[in-house]
Amino acid sequence: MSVTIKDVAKKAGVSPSTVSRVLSNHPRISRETSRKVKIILEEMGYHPNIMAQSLVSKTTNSICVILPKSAEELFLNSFFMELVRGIVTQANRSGYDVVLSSGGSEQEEIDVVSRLINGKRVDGAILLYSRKDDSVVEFLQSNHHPFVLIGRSDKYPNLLSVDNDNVQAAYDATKHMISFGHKRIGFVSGPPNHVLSVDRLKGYQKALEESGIDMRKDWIVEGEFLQESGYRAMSFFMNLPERPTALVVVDDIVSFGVLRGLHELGYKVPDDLSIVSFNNISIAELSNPPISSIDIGIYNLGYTASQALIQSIQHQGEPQFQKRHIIPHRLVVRESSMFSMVDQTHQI
Amino acid sequence: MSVTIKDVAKKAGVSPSTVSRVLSNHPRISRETSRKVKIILEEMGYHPNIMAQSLVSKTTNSICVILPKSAEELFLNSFFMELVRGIVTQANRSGYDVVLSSGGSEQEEIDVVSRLINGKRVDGAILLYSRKDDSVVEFLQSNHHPFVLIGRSDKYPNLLSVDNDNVQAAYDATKHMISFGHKRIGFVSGPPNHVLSVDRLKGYQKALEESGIDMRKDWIVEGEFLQESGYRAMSFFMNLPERPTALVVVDDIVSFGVLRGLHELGYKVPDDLSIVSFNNISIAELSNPPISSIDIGIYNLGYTASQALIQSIQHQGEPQFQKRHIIPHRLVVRESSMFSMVDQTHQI
DNA sequence: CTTATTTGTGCAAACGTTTGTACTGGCTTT
DNA sequence: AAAGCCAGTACAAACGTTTGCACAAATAAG
Repeated sequence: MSVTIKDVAKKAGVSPSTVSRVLSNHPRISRETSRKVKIILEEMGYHPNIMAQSLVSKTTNSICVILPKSAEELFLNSFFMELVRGIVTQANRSGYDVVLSSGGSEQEEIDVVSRLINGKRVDGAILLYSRKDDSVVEFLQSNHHPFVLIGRSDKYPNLLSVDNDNVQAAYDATKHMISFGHKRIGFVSGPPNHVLSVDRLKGYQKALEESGIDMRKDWIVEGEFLQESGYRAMSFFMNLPERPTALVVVDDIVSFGVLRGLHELGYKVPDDLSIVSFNNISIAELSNPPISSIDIGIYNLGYTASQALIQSIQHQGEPQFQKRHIIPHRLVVRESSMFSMVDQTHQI
Repeated sequence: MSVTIKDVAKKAGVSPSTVSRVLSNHPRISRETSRKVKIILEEMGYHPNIMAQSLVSKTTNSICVILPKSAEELFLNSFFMELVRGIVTQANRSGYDVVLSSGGSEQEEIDVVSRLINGKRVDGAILLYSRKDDSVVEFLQSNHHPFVLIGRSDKYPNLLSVDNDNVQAAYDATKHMISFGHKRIGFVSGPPNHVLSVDRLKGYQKALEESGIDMRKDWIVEGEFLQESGYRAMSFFMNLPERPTALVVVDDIVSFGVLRGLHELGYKVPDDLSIVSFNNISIAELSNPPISSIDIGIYNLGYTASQALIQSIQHQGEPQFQKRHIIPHRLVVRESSMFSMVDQTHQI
C-alpha cells in the first residue's frame, strides 16, 4: 500500500539501512548518496511508519491526558479546553503527540492509563489533580511511570507538578479590595476537600490579618464550584443584618451566580457589593458587569505541565530538575471591583 | 523491561503463538492450555504492546482531531470542548484512542495530518469545517484517507459529514419570536463566508415569508462570531428610527455583546428587545438574563462524527452507509425571549 | 610501498506481535 | 487395522524500522 523504506532503497539502488541513515543524517553517508536518496524519498512520497519506529526505539513520542468526567469538573469546560490547548501546543512543539482519554470511574481511569502506558502507546501522562486522594496517582507512582500533576497534593508532596501559588493569589485579590477601602470583606469558598479552596481561604485570611482587619467566621461560606452556590451565598450575605461591602469569590462561575442574584434583587455591582474572583475564564470578561478576576494562566499551566513531563521522560533516571512549577498569576481589574465616578458620589 | 508474549510463553512452556491465540480466544486452543496461560498472563502482568500490534495489523485503532487555532475559532472554547468530549467518549467506547493536534497555518495542518495518517499513527481524521475552502479536505480526499467533516461544505457535497439542519433551526427560532407576537424581527448574522451564517439567514427569511412578514434588508447585519459584533449590531439597531422588537442572533457569544450593550444603555430584555440565539453553550444559561437558544447538540455532533468515522474506517471500500448525518436541534426557551407578567403590563 | 585509518555501505538481528502452514497424536470410520 | 480427520500446538515469516558489526575502498601515515 504505502511506500516503505525498502521500496525507496530498491529504487535508489542502495540498502534499506542506507536510506534510514540518510533520513537521520548519519555522518558517514556521502554527500552524493544522500542527495540521490533524498530525491527519491521526495519523489515517492515516503513517510516513516511511526509504529515501526516506536517498536524499535521503545519510545512513542506521545503523552496522554485524562479528561475528568465527573460532573463536578464539567463546569470547567472552558478551563479545561484552555489547558488542553497549552498542553497540545507545547507537546507538538516538542515533537510529541497528545492522546486524549476519558476516564469514567476511577478504576476505568486506571485501566485506560495502564493500557496506554503499559501498552507503550504513550510515554507519560498528565493528570488533573483535584481530588485529595487519587488511586491513579498511586498506580503511576508505584510503577515508576513518568507523569505530572496539574494542581497540588498534600498527600504526595514530592511529585512532579505544576500549580499556582493560590495562597498568594487570594492574598492579592483580598488586598485589592482592601486597597479600595473595603473593610467588610466576605469570602465565598469551594468544596473544603479541594486544596485549592483551602489555599485561597488561607490567602484571604492572611491579607485580612496583615491589614489589621479581623476575620469574621460567619462571613466565610462554603459551596460547590457551581453557579447555584454563588446564588445561595449571595442571598445569605444580603440577608445578614450587617453585610460585607465586598466579596472574594473562589471561582468565576460562582461569581456568575452571585451577580445574577444581585441583579435579580436589584442591587448594583460594584456599588452595593464589589466582587473579585479567580481563574479569569472567558466568561469573566463577558459577564455583566465584567468580573475582576485573578488570571491564573491556564494555558501556561498546560504548557508548562507538558514541558515538565516531556523533560522528565527524556531524562528518566537522571537527577530531577525542578519538581514543583509555580505559574504566575495576575489580577485583572474590571468593573465588578471598580468604583466609577457615579458610584463614588453615591457612596458619599 | 516490560513483559512480552515470549516471556509468558517461556514460563508457560508453550509457544508465543499459543499465547497470542489464547489472548484472542482462538477456538482451537484447549480449555486446559487457555486456563494455564491466562493465569501466567495475569501473574506476570502482561500488557500487549500496541505498537507491535499495529505494525502487523496495519491498523492503529486511533483517530485524530485537529484543533483549529485561528483566532476566529478561539471563542468557541466551550463549544469545542463539548465536541471533543463527544468524540472521545464515543471513540473510547469503540476501542479507539483520540490524538489531538493543533494546526497553526493551513499548511501546518496538512503536515500534521499527513504525518499522522501517512505515518500510520491514526486511521482517520475529524475536521472542524468552518472555512469554505480547505486544502486539508483536498489533501485527505485525494489520498483516499478516511475522514469526516463536522459542518457542511457546498464545495464538496458528497463527503462524510455531520451537521445540523441550520435552516430549520433558524426557522424555528424565528417562528418562536413570531409566535410571541413579534412582527419586527432583526437578524444578527455571522461572517457571510460561513455556510452556517448563510443557512441560518435562510431559515430566518423562510419563517418571515411564511408568516407574511416582509423581510427588511436593513434589519440584517453581518459580523464576526465575537462579542463586539453583537455590541455593534445592538447600537445599530437601537439607533434606527424604527426599531425591531426582537432579534435572532447567530451565536450565543454575539448575543452576549448585544445584552451587554442593552444593559449599558438601560434597556430591558426581553421588554425592550427579545433575543434568541444559537448553540446553547453554557454561558447562554449563565447570562443575565439567560438567553433563549437553539441547542444544536454539540456533544452529539462529536459523538456522531466519531461514530461515522470509525464505521467508515472499519468498512473501507464497502458501499457507504449514510453520508450526511443531521443532528437534531431544539429550542431552549429562557428569559431573553419571555414576557413576564410585569413586562406585559409594561407593554400595555 | 606497506600498514593503519577513515569513509561509505550492506547484512542481519532485533523490537513484539499475528497468522498461514505444517506437524503430531488421538479419535472416528469402514 | 488401515485410512482419514480433527484438535491442539509449534515454526517461521512478516509488519517497517534502527543499529551494531563487518567489510571494502579510499585515503593517510610511516
